[in-house]
Amino acid sequence: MFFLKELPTRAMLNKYTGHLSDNEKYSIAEALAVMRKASLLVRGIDTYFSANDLSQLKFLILIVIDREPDRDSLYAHEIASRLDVSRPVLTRALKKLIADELLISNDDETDKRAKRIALTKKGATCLSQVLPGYFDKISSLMSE
Amino acid sequence: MFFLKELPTRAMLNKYTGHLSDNEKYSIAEALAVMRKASLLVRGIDTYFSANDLSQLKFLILIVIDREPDRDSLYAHEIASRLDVSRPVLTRALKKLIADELLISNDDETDKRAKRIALTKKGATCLSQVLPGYFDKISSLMSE
DNA sequence: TAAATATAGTTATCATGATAACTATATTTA
DNA sequence: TAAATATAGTTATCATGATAACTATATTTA
Repeated sequence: MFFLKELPTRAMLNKYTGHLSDNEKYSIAEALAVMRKASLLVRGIDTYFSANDLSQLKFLILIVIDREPDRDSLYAHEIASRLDVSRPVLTRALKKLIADELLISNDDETDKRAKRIALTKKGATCLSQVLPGYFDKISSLMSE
Repeated sequence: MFFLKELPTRAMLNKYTGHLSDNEKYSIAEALAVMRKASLLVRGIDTYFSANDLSQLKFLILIVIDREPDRDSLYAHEIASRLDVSRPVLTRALKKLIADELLISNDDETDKRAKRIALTKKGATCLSQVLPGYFDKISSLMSE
């Protein structure tokens, strides 16, 4: 992520960005602040999840299946299209979630390549247990 | 980072955060947006750096040394204290930068444990070559 | 309809983040 | 001042991100 603890001052930034417009300077300062803030958020959230034997990615996989209207399973490639991670990373995360029995994978009848991924009862329970704490955690990280 | 392409709608969020105040809901929506934005920024920036045989971390190490007033070297632990990464990660990044001859490491006379890390001429040149593109890149990512 | 191309998913491998446990030296305390 | 503690940095190992190259199946095109 973005690891600089102390963001450059306005003066420092000016030294490096003399060639840019005020608008661009402003948006760069904002970008640095956004990256720094997000880094701290992501860290805090990952700490929360790892205490629950999850990760942000695993959680997002569960959420994406859960929030899909009118269906209770998604194809792996549909999950992939909703999340911005590479396919191998998704394959690995799904494997772990299946091994942990939070998800179940079923072959599709019409397309033999595809896999239907669904929440198990345990997965749904896990998600609902972890959700309130997730939002509380974010909320408390934001108010720091 | 944060990989959800489509952030939850207000309604969706409401479904999951019934127990929270409007203020908290708002800050959660903001947190998700910040994490998503930062993820895209960091990706774009990393792409820029890897085309230049650098990384965001390596770049920040160079910057932190360069921007230090009145000194042209920092101890490794001083770099560590300015950047929010673990020590082993810093050790490894410094090793690579030294191998690439962008940094030089000198033993300290009074404290035999410590290492003084300085930019080489090549390192200073590299930094000044890469800096304008860095800010241009951020600026263009921000306006997307 | 056979050959070419596209799609679904996996395996192998690498890069870069982390923690735990370590060596060596410096500093503090009993 | 010897023993205990703190500090500087490294090594070993793991987790999780990426890309390249792959198998198997489905779809399109010549």
